[in-house]
Amino acid sequence: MKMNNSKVDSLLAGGESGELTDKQKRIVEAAIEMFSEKGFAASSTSEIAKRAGVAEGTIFRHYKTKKELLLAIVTPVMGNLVAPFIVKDLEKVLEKDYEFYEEFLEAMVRNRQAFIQKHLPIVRILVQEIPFHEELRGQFIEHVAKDLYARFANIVSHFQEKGELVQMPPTSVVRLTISSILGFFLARYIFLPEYEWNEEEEIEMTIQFIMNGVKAR
Amino acid sequence: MKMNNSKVDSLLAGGESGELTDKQKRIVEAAIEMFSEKGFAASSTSEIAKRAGVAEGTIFRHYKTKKELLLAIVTPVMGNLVAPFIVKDLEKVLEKDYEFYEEFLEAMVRNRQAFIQKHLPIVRILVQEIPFHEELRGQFIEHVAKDLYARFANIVSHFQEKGELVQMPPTSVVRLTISSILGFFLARYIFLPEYEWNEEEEIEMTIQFIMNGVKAR
Amino acid sequence: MKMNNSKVDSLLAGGESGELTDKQKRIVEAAIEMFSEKGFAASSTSEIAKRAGVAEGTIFRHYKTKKELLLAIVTPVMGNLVAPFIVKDLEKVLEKDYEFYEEFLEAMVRNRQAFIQKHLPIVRILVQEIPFHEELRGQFIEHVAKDLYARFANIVSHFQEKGELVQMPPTSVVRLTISSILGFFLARYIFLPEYEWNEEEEIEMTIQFIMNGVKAR
Amino acid sequence: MKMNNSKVDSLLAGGESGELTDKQKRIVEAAIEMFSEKGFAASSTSEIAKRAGVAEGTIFRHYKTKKELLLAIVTPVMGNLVAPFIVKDLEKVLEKDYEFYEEFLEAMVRNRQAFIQKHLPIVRILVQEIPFHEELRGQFIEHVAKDLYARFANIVSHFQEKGELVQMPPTSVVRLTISSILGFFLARYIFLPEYEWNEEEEIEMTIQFIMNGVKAR
DNA sequence: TATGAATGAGCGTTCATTCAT
DNA sequence: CATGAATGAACGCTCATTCAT
Repeated sequence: MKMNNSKVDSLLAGGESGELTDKQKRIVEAAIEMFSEKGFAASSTSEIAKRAGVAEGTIFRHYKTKKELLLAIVTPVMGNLVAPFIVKDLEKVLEKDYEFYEEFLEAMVRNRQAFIQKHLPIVRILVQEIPFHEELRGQFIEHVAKDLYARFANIVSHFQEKGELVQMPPTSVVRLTISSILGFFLARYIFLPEYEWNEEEEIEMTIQFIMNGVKAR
Repeated sequence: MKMNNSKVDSLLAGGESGELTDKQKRIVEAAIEMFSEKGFAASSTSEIAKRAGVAEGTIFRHYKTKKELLLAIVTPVMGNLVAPFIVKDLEKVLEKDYEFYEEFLEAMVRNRQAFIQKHLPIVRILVQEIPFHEELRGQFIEHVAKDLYARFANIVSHFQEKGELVQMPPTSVVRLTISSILGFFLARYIFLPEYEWNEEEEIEMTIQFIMNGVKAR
Repeated sequence: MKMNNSKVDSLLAGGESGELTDKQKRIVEAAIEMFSEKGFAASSTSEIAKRAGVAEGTIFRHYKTKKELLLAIVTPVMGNLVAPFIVKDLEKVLEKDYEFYEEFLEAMVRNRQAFIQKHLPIVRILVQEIPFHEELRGQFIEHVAKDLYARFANIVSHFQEKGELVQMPPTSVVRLTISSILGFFLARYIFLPEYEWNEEEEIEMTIQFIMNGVKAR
Repeated sequence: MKMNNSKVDSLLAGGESGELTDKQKRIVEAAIEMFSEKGFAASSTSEIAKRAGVAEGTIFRHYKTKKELLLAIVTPVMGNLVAPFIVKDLEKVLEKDYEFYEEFLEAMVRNRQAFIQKHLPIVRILVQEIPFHEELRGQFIEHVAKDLYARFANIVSHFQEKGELVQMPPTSVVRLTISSILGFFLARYIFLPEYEWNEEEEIEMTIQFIMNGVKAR
C-alpha cells in the first residue's frame, strides 16, 4: 500500500528514504502548505489534519507537538540549504574545478537556485519563522554564520592569493557576495514572487555586479 | 496623568500630532513590543492590554479588530519608509543637490538607516507580517514597487545621462542597488542583529561595492 | 442583580461574605456537585460550565486552572474543619466550660457533625482527593496532624492531671478518640451513607465506647 | 521468557493459579501501581501499557475496557479482604479455638493487617474508587455489610452468651469494633502512611480500647 | 471613555478503543 | 496472541470580541 512517488522527498525522511509512512507524508505536505501560506502560529493542527485527510490525533502520534512538526520540516532543509555544496564544492574549488571566482559563483548560484526552487515553500517557512523560534535561530547561526561563512571565507582567500580578488577582508567579500545573492533570492522568491522577473538576466547581472565589486583592479 | 514625552512619535498619530490619547499610546507601544517579539498571530490582545495597563475592552474601543491595530501601527511606517526621501530628495537630486550618484547613495543610506534604527521594532513587524497579510503586501508593492522603484529609476536615468553610470537598464541598477542595501539592512537588523557589526565600515564597503558595480567605465 | 441567599456560604468567599459574584457561586456549586459525585479527575470543566449555566471560559476567568477551582473549594473547609472549635473550645475547656472529658467530647462531636453535615459534599471531595494532591495532603497534615493533634493532646493532659483519664500517652488517647469518631463519620457519611443509621444512638454509644476505653479506673 | 516468581499472586488469577500470562501479569502490576498512585480516572491506558512493556492494544485483548481492568484487580481482593477469615475463622471461633473475644480480636487484626500490608496498593485503589463506581459499592456492601457484618454479629452473640461481652446490640458492638480497627488502618495505611507509627503498640492499645468498651462489667 | 466580566468557538493535546497486519 | 497506527470525541484552556455598567 506504500506509494513512493511522493512530493515530499527523502530530505525529510532523515537520510534513508521510505522512512515516512503514507499518512506521515500527507501530514508533512499539508503542514508545509499551511505554514508557508499562513505562518506557523496561524495554522491549526485541525486544518492540517483535514487537508492531509487524517484524524487530528494521527498528527500527534508522529509528532509530539505542533512545534516538533515544524522542526521536522524545517531542520533538514536548513542543513541542506548550506551543507552539501560546501563540502563537495569546497573540494572542487580547491582542486581547481573552478579556475575563477566568477565560475565558482555561477555554479553556486545556479545550484542554490535549483535547491530553493525545489523547496520553496519550506524555505519560506524557514525565513518567516526564524525570528520567532530560538532553536531555528540557533541552527541558522550555526549553519550559516559558522559553516558557510567560514568555509566561504577560505574560498575567497584562495582566490585572493591567486590575485584574482581585491584585497578586502575576506569576510566582507563574503558578506557582500552573500547579501547580493540573498537580496535577489529574497526579492525574487519571498517578497515579490508575483513580479515578472527576467530571471536569467537578473542572475547574470547580479554576478557581474558582484564581480565588479570584488575583482582585483 | 497625561504624559507627552511618549516613545510613540507623531508618525502613528496619522499626520496631525497629539491625536493619540495617553492610553492609546500605551496600547500601541505594548502592541509594537509584542508583535515584534512574538509575531502578530502569537500575540494576544489580553497580554497587550496587560502590558499597556489598560482593560482589554479599551483596545477594541480604539481599534475595531486586532488586525486594525496591526495596520494602524505598520501602515504609517510603511509609507514613511519610502515616501519622504523620495518626494523631497528627488527634487534635491534633480536640483543638483547631489552631483554624483555616490553622494546621493550615501545620503539615502544614512537617512534610511536612521529611520530604520528609530523604528526598528515596527520595521521588524512589517517585514515579518508582509507574507501573511494581503493588505500589507498590497501597500508594499504600491509604495515600493511603484513609487520608490519608478522614482528611483528616474534618478538613475538622470545620472546615466550625465555619463556617470553604466548603460544598464535603469530598473536593474535600481534592483541591484536596493537589494545590496536591503541585504545589508536585513542581515544587520532582522536576521543577525546580535552579530557584532562594524557598521560604519560595512556601509562604506557596501556603497563602494555598489559603485563598482554600476559606475560607468 | 446580586442574590445572597446562596447555597454557597461565606466560607468559600474567603472571609468576607459577598465576595463571590452570582456566576462564581453557580460555578462553585456545580463543581462541588460534580467533584463529589464523580471525582475531580472524572469531572470535566465543560460539564461544570453547563451545569452552572455559564460559558466554559467563565470558569477560567475566575479560576486559572481546574485545580485552582478544586483548591478554592476545598481549602477553606479544610481549615474550618479543624480550626475554629480548637481555638475557641480550647479556651472553653481550660476555662472549665467543660468539667468532664465526656462533656467536651459530646460538644465536640455534635459540633463537628453539624459542620460535616452542612458541608458534606465538600468533605467528601476532601477525603476523596487527599490521596492524589500533594497540596491537600500537605494542608491536611499541617492542620490535622499539627494543629488539631497537638492542641487536642493538651486538652487530654489537662483531664489526665485532673485524674479523670487513664495514664496512657496523651497522643494515643487522642488517636483512639479521633479514630473512633472519624471511623463513625467515615462509615456514616462517606462509605455507607445509604445505610439506615440510628444516628443519635450510634453517637451516644461511640462516646460511651471511647469513655470506657480512656477513663481512669 | 516467562517468569513465575511474580509479584501478582494467584489471588488475581481468579482462583486457579497460572491463568495469567506473563504479559497479563505485567499489565496488572503496572495498572495497580498507576491506579493507586494517581487514581483510576487520572491513569491512562497508554502509560499503563508503556510501564508494562506491552502494546496498548494488548491491554484491550485481555480486558475489554479500562474499567474491566480495574474490576479484575479490585474484585478478588475485595472478596478476600473479608471472606477467608470469616469462613474459616468463624468455624474456629465456634469450635472454641478462641476462648475469649480478645483472643479472637487479636488474631483477626493481625491476620487482616498482614493481608492489607501484602495487598496495600490494591486496598488503596479499593478505598479510593469505591465512591465512584456503583459496582464496587455494590460488592462492598454485599461483602462487608452482609457477609462480614452478619457473621461477625454471630460471633459477638456467641461471646455475649458466654457472658464475656456487654449486653449491647451485637450490631453496635460490631460497628464499634470494626470502626476502631478500620479507623486505625485507614490512618495508618491510607491517610497518614508517612507518619512514624509505633505499630505494635498502637494495635495493642486499640484492642485494649475496644475491650474496655465492650467487655461485660 | 473605559471597564472587565462574559462569551463560545477554537486551540493543541490526550484519551480509550478498534482493527488490519 | 500481540501489535501499534489510526481514530475522533473529549479534554483543559485561550482567544478575539461584545456589551452592560
